[in-house]
This record gives sequence, C-alpha cells and structure tokens, in this order.
Amino acid sequence: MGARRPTLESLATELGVSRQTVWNVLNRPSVVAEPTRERVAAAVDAAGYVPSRAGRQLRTQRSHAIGIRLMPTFDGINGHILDTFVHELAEHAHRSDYRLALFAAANEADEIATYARMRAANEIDGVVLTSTTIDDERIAWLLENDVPFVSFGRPWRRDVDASTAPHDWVDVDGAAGTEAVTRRLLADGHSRIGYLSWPAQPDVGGDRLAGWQRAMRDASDERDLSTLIAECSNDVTDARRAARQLLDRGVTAVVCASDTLALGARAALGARSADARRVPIVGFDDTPVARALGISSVAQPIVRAARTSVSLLVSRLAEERPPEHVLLSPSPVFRDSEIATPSLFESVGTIQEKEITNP
Amino acid sequence: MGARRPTLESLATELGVSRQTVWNVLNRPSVVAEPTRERVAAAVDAAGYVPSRAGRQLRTQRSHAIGIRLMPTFDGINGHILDTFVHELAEHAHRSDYRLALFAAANEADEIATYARMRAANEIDGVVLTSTTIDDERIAWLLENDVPFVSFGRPWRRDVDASTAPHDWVDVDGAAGTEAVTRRLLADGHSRIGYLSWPAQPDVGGDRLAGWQRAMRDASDERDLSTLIAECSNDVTDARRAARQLLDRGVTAVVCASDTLALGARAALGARSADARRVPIVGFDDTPVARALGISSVAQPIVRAARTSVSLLVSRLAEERPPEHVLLSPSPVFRDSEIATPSLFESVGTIQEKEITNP
DNA sequence: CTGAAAGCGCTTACAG
DNA sequence: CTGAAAGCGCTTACAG
Repeated sequence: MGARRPTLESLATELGVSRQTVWNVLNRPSVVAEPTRERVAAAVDAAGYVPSRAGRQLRTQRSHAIGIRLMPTFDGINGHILDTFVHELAEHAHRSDYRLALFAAANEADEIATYARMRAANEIDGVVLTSTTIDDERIAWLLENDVPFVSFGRPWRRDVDASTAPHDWVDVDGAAGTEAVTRRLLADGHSRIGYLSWPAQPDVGGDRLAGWQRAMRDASDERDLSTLIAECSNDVTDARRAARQLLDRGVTAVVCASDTLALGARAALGARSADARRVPIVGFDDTPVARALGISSVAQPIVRAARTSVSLLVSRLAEERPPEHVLLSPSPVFRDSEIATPSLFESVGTIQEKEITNP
Repeated sequence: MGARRPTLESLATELGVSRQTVWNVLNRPSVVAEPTRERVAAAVDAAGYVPSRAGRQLRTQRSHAIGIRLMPTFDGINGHILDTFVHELAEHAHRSDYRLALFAAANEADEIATYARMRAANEIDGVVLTSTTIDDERIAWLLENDVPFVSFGRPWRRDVDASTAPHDWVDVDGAAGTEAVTRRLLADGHSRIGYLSWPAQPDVGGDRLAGWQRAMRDASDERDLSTLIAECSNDVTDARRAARQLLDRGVTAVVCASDTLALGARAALGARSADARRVPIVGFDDTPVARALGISSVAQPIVRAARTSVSLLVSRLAEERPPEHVLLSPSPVFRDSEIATPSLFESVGTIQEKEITNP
C-alpha cells in the first residue's frame, strides 16, 4: 500500500489529465475518448481508488446512511426476529450503496433525540423505524421534521386507518396468519380454540387477535368468544398462568400471539392429563425456540420485509412520490411433535438461579 | 426549523464574529472572553447547531465510525449472544462519539473485501472483529493493512499463544466457565461427568473442553477421559445423538459447549428411565432458551466485553501503545429445574414441517 | 471531448 | 483574545 490514499487529484496529476476527466471515466464514461478512458480506468484499478465518502458527502449533502435503532433485547425469543430484520436490512442497504448507522437508545424520547442529532450533523439521510406502537411519537416527530423514513410496522392509531398514513410502511399481515392457523385447526375438527393474547389494543396484538376472531366467527354462531380469550404479558410465566385458565375452560387448541406465549402454553399443558397434553399450540414468529421444540408457529417473511423497507426508503430519497403501504403475508408452519409433559416446565417461573463465583 | 442547517459560517455572520470564534466557543471555550462566549453559546443552542460530520471528517481524515459485520443468524439460540454484543457495542460506541457502521457479508473473503472498500473510502477508522477462527485470515489481513482493530475472541493459532498477539483482543475465559461448573458437579457427588463437544480444535471449542478436562483430571487418577467426551456439530439433532452415546456410557451429568447442545442433551434424556432423566445438563451462554427451559448454563459477561472492546479500540485510535489482551470471567448459573421427559423432544430431528398457503 | 474553478463545512496554523 | 486564510476530496456548472 502506498503512503497515502489516492484521490481524483493525485490520479489526475499522475496521468497528466484533469481531475474532471478521471471523474468522468468513473461516472460518465461515455463522454471520454476510448484511449483516455482505458488508460485512466487501468490506473484507477491499480491504485485501488475508491471515492472518499466525506468528500462526496460534503459536496452532495447526502450521507448515504440510514439510521436504525437496535431495539433492546427485551425477550430474546421473539426479539430474535428484529435481529434478523436488521441483518437483512444491512445486506440490502449495502447493495443500494447505503450504510446502516446503528445506535442504541434507552426509550422513544432518547431515540428521537438521536435522530435529531444525527440529522443536524447531516449524518443520516433517512430512518427505518421498527416496533411501532399506538400513536407512535416517533412517527409524529419524523413527519413533523421532514425526515424521510419507512416504518416496519403499521402506524397504529385508535381512530385513523393505517392506509391513510402519509408515509411509507411495510408490515406483515398478522391477522391473516392467525386466521389461517385457526381455520386449519377448525378443519382438523377443533371447535373450542383458545387465544392467548397480549392486552387487547389496536396494535400488533389486536391485529393477531382479530384474525383468530374472524375465523371463529365464521365457523360458529356463537357470538361471545370472550371466554376463549386469555390475556397476559409477553412472559413465559404469565402466559402459563393465562393458558391454564383457557385449559380450565375446556379449549382443545390454543393460538398464541407469540412464540414466547406458546412456550408458556406448553408449560401449562404439563400438569394436565395425557389427553390434555395433546392440545395443539401455535405460536407466532417461528423463532429458533419454536423450531427447536417443535412448536407450530407463523413465519414472517422477514427477508422480503427488509428488502421492501430498503427499496421504499431508497426510492423516497431519490424522488418525491405518494406514500406506499405494503402488507406482506406470513406463512403458517405446522409441526407434528408430541406435546409437552409436566416435568420440563414444572419449575418455570420459580426457577432458582444461583451464581457461583469463578475460581 | 430554519430553511438551512446552521454552520459555523452562518452563525458567525449572524453574530458578527469570526468563524474561528464560534469554533473556539465550542471547542476551546476558555480562550474566549466571557461576554462573547455567552452570546455565542446562546446562539448555538438556539440554532440547534451540530457540527457537520462530513466537514469534520474531510478535514481530520477521521470518520469516527467503527466497522462491524453482523454475523449470519446461523443458529438463533447461541447466536443471540452476538446480537447482544452488537447492541452493547452500539451503546458504548455512541458514548465515545463513535458510530457503528454495520454491514452483512456472505463469508470471510467478502468481509475482508468490505473492510478494504470501507477503508479505501475513509469510511471507518477501525474494526471490531467477532467469532474468531483458527488462523483467522481476517486478522492477518487487518494486521497487514494496518487497520486498527480489536477482536472479541482470541486469535486462535495452532502453535502461537494468544498472549503474544500483536493486536488487542477481548475474550471470555470459557475454560474457567466449564471448569467451574464441572467442579460444582464433582462437589455434588458426580464422578462420571460427560462432555458434549464441538469437534476438538484449538479454538473456542477446545478452550471450553479444556476447562472440563482440568477439573476432571484434578478429581481422579483416571487418565483416559476420552470415553466421557462426545463430539457433534452445533445442532440440536446431532447433539441428541452424541448425548445418547454419553448416556449409554453411564455418565451422571453432562457439560456442554453451548446451549444448543444442551437442548439436544435434554432431548436425549427423554427416552430414558426416570433415573436417567435426573442427569443434570449444563449449557453455555445462558441464552433465552436456557432461561426459558430452566437449563443451567454459563453466562458470558457480554456487557463488559462490549464496553472493553470499545474502549480498547477508541484508545488505540487515539494513541500508539502496546497491544492489550483482556480475558473476562464468565459466571455459572445453576437452575434447579426438573429434567426433560420424553414426549416433548421425541420428534426433534424428525419434525415434519408443512407450510399451508395463505388465504 | 477536456480543463480550470467554485464551494460544501469543517479544523488548524498563523498573523494581529 | 480575535480574525483571515488554507485545504481536506469531492461534484457540478461553465468555458474552451
């Protein structure tokens, strides 16, 4: 390696042409005479010249970087899907010559503050938002400050439909997923199919719940489905408690809002009779845990979601256009595995952890 | 928000001072007279001025960015630990005013090519390497090309000790972890403690194996430990097969190179008698899966590893100094949970997946 | 088709 | 203590 990085200037001097000509060879080759073009191109290759990002950025006022917050690893089971999303995002962004500027934030206010700083420093051209919540403050802020962005997750609002949102979003049709698995269970002869839900709200949880409701309403005249629903937080122990309620009410299958909840439901089966243990459980996200334990689930098309997010954001950075909304379909994955038995899960929630000091 | 970003120039003009004075207020305030300083500082705040990253970068030839490859999510169980590492890295890098430039790569050659391009474009100042392998080509390349870096993971060499490495590294003392859990099992009265290993090599797998060996050699005169070791790939199904061999040889406890293997070992217990099912299994990494299933494990101090990696790299970028090597101690986590029973795992490895098409 | 020039916004060496 | 100037490496508008 030489003493210094090559620049347009140094290459031009070396070749006895102007800076502009070197630039033309790289960016508008058709405009340069053949012999010059070949001579310059060869020198560029030999020198391993790559345009300085800073120089370009200063001139064009574009950083070619996309801001993305790495969400806290709150769960590790369902959280895995976001890690996969970020991985795919990095891959596809690179192909479009964009970089991912990764950061961590303690909460939404901190996240917004980071966007503000990064924008002020001209450090990012746009943002990919994940894990949208009801009346998401981040969306409001980004819109208000004209920051180009795409959200992976619909802009959940209590009274406004996501289809009217003034910004791009990509999401997975959770309702279609839970509806498909519920219909499948109905077709298999189940009629009392329980649903293990996060607290009902008009967000991703409400969406998944709605799919189960659609299938159930379709299948029976029974209007009151409420006894078949149990609520819990996204926690294995709490899910086990809620699943027990459902089993007590005689459900013969359980559809869950997440794989974490499905794991809790498995645990609840443990204490039951052999018959009860055959109750099929379906999770959501098709995480490594579901795969390893043979739990049925609903797989999100995460690679397509990432690819679509990048392409929407990149096109928005290139040109004005109306907002686009993309709803992708998930794929149910049924696994025929035997059902959990008591002892494995018996102690979940009362696990005693002891740390022993290292020698 | 005004029409344009404020700059040193625009602020200076507005305030009737020179660009230099504004800069001094921000970077060497002691040199500016009190009244000027206050007036300027107030204007800077009001305008929300943040120095342009590109301008600074062009002038200083420093990007203040750290390159990091997001590893493929090959496993999702033990892979989780790297996601956590990257998350913490982002957090600590930000505190030192560094950005994480994230990228994906298909393999090591691709990873190296990406470093080369990013360096040529002056896009990154340094690199954090993860998942080091034997005679790691990436390390050789980075050293040869004078790219500042720190590796999370020792530079494994067949014939050279990591302590002589000419570069910074941070690692977790895997051997100390497996040794501690093995000693604990010995203290609990176990003598035939099996070890479920990745193929033995002088790398992270060999390191973890060595800890178990130390404890076992110490505890008995029996020189030949080979019948207590079974090898397998990092895969639940293969681990189950290997664990069965160990059980057939009468082991009363199993220490594993990873939580993924521990999950396989759990599965192997399933088909055994009630007695056999009490065989304690210990994994490695204390992943969400281990926590959810109540499997004992060894927790890596991942937050400290990330913080140390950032501080080593940042200090290296600031000044010449001899290489530093940091070996952190992991913490065994014992969980008293009952042991796996047959049916849950019976079908692992022969799981039938069926996708049903969405409506 | 080729070249000379301006300017993006910083930091730094230097003059007053 | 304050200010005028140079230059990092690009891209782009313009002159020949």
